[in-house]
Amino acid sequence: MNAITIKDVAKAAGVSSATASRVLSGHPATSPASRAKVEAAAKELGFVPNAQARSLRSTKTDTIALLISDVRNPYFSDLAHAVEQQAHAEGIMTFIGNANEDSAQQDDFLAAMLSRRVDGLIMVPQGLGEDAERPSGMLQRLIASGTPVVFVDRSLAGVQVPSITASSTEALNEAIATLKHLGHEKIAFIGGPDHASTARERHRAFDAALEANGLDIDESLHFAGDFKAGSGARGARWLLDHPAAPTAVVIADAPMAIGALTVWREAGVAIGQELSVITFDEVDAMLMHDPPISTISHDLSGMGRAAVAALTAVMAGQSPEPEEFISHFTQRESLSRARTGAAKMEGTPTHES
Amino acid sequence: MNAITIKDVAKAAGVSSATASRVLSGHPATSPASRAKVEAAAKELGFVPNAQARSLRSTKTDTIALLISDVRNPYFSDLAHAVEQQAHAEGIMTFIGNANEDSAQQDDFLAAMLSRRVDGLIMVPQGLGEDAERPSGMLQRLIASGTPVVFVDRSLAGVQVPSITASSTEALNEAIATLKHLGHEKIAFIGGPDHASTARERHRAFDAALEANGLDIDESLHFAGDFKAGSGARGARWLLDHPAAPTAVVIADAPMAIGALTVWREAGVAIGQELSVITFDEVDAMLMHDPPISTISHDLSGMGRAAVAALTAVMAGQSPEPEEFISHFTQRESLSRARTGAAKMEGTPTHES
DNA sequence: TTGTATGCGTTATCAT
DNA sequence: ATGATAACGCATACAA
Repeated sequence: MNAITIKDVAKAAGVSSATASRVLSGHPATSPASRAKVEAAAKELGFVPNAQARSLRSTKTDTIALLISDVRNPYFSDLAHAVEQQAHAEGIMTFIGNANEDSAQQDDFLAAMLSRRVDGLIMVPQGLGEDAERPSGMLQRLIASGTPVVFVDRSLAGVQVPSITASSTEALNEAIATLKHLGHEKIAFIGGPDHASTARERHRAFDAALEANGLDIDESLHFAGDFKAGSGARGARWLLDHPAAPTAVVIADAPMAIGALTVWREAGVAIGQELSVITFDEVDAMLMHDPPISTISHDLSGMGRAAVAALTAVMAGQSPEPEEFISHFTQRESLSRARTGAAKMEGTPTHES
Repeated sequence: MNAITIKDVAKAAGVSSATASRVLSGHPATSPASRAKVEAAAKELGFVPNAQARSLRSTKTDTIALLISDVRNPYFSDLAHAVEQQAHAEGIMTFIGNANEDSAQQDDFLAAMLSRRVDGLIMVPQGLGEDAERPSGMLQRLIASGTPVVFVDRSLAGVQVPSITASSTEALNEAIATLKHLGHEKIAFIGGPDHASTARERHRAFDAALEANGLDIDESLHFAGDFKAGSGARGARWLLDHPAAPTAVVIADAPMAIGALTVWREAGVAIGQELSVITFDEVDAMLMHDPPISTISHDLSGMGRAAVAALTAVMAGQSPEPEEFISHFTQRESLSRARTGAAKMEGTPTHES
């Protein structure tokens, strides 16, 4: 075990532990002479300061925690990467935790973080199962404890925490306008789970975009998924069986889109011809698909940077304004003109399940 | 800030801090009476033990760190998920760190971990840039310090650390045999960066499989990528321009495959007809592709579990044997009979770049 | 069973 | 500029 303490270094350097500490932690009041001796000794012995003891005394850890809801979702791993890179640039360590879309695991991580006295926390918040907007007791305590917290991607209605979120309104308006222009009127929506504020926001923005474009809102064209591939596959089958035979679909995240596109491939649906597809999250796989899928993308690295900036502001005692990023719509060949003409009135059965 | 210490709890409960400590850390020698009082007081005050101080005293943190080389690679995020779930089941917290395929960032994380006295570390090791197999000084110190370490996925030749790795030999033998059976003789390989032991292992196993199946080893059919999508795209273009016009290709990971398949789609290459494709890593996107791509997959959750098991063994003072997982080949419609006949002797130009 | 006292490794305070 | 010493929050050896 590593038993080399600052005392060992001090002894080897022939100075007091106080002087050694000052040298090693960059305190100005040190003579070049002792600085040289201490540094040499520390290097010689391979001294590594004990962060536990250090932060026990100085109540600073230079560490933040990042809690995401699903490591395996590329959306969040991109976000994690962005946060981690920005924090790294500012000399801050990031611990990444995975809530696994489970509020119990979220609480475990929060407890561990609180107990480990990280300087701050960036998290994708999660309400309790049924009561989507109510923060868990653990989360309440975390906030009450005064630990700097920033929400990213999602927010919790009643909770006063600076949040970095994304608005899909503009992008969806553009997307729906494009679809309408191509003659689509029956547009399905495969959405996320209600407990995620992003899922609700996307759903709301979708309805608003329909309305803004003079299309009817038809809740029977909405499928409630859970942001994971399996539910996307279920949504795809649901769409194929749908009596209204929608000609276009918007999918609320990439894993669901991949699940859905797999089902449609198996069913022989010609994407872009028979069915126009738009998905949230611009992942590489969407460009690999033939035809490439139109996407609504977020500025993940911007959001990551903003989250770190907001957190450092909170740590400095300020109250940063919530920030909202605008999503971006990119049209690709997965869209084409809807089949039109009189036949539509009969309800052309185009898809077989 | 959270200033509630065990003393506050003790005072509120009307006992000494020692008794409070015993109750809160589950020590047997406590009376039901004081247990009740202390627990009530702790809950009342919202007491959260300071892990820093606790582990400063007890030198145990119930925390391990997991260092992966790229959070955004689904292979590693799946692995992270597996490790994290297994550790969670054993009551151990996992901190995930991202080396970003950069040995300097790896060192930063190692230093932070060492200094923070985690109980153990599971890592995907990375040699220094040029000298792939030489561990960095930081890594050497980490190991020398006695901190329990386990390598997963990759290993470092000279370094004596228990490693959980995967063997592609069997899967590649099967894959190459299948290709040969379909008439393929010019099989290209888009490999990973030499600094990753997995990249070297896959390359070796590929060559061995060719040999075992009586095919020539032709190094000009090997393209050196870096496990990222961009290099896969470059590899795809390289293949299209290759004078030997290979009829099949094996790609060493999913991101490169996605990059490559995107280029081939743009170039109008009929996958499965003109070019047979096999890739490492069975990610959902490969099943979405039309036709679905044949894969060589690893038992990531098995490897994750094994890594945690090996680490707990090391922490218990044992020396677990290295473990090697067998990869699995799954044939899908991305393979078909090679174009045969006399025309081949002319070097049929099938691809245009 | 409980309380008192000490130490974990470091930094901050106060002298010098 | 440096050294002696207290203090951070907790767990434990020892005494009661």
